[in-house]
Amino acid sequence: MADAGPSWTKERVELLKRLWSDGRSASQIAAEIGGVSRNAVIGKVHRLGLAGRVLKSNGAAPAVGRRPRSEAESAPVAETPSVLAPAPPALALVQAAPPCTEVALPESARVTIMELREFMCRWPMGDPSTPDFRFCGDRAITGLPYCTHHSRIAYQPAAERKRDRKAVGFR
DNA sequence: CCCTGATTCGC
DNA sequence: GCGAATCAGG
Repeated sequence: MADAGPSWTKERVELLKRLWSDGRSASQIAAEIGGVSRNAVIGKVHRLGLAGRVLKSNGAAPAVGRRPRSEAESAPVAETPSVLAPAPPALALVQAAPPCTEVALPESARVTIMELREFMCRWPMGDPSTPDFRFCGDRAITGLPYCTHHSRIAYQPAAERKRDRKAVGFR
């Protein structure tokens, strides 16, 4: 009479309810309960009618998560290219790059778009149309797309920007 | 890339 | 009822 597996027993469901209402994420709950995946937790939460809890500031989607499984529902809607465009005020100037040596990049950090992470500086370096185009990749300020150095350049006051425009080098 | 929850559907 | 696969968004 071996148990067929730790299904959703009373205890597990109660623990699930407690952790979920406590604000724990599905993956955390799954790891804590053990034996279940995060999808299992979410699925159970929905079946229990606990979904749509009050969230504060997590990365959860509000209520738009449905996906058309049948082709009858899927419409030939043009997909958004989901382009990540830093488009800093300096991007236009990058194309009109000054005659500085292109290899004058700081060896501190240069990353490709795939290597870019959320905490990395998105300051463009080099020609975007060139394969050797990189981003700064240095430690970005939390909540900002740039590191401290490039944040100063990007968020200069208009007056100051005008004054130091030619002094700005794109390294 | 990481992460989050939402939904569908075969089992 | 269950949950992997998938989808949608941050």
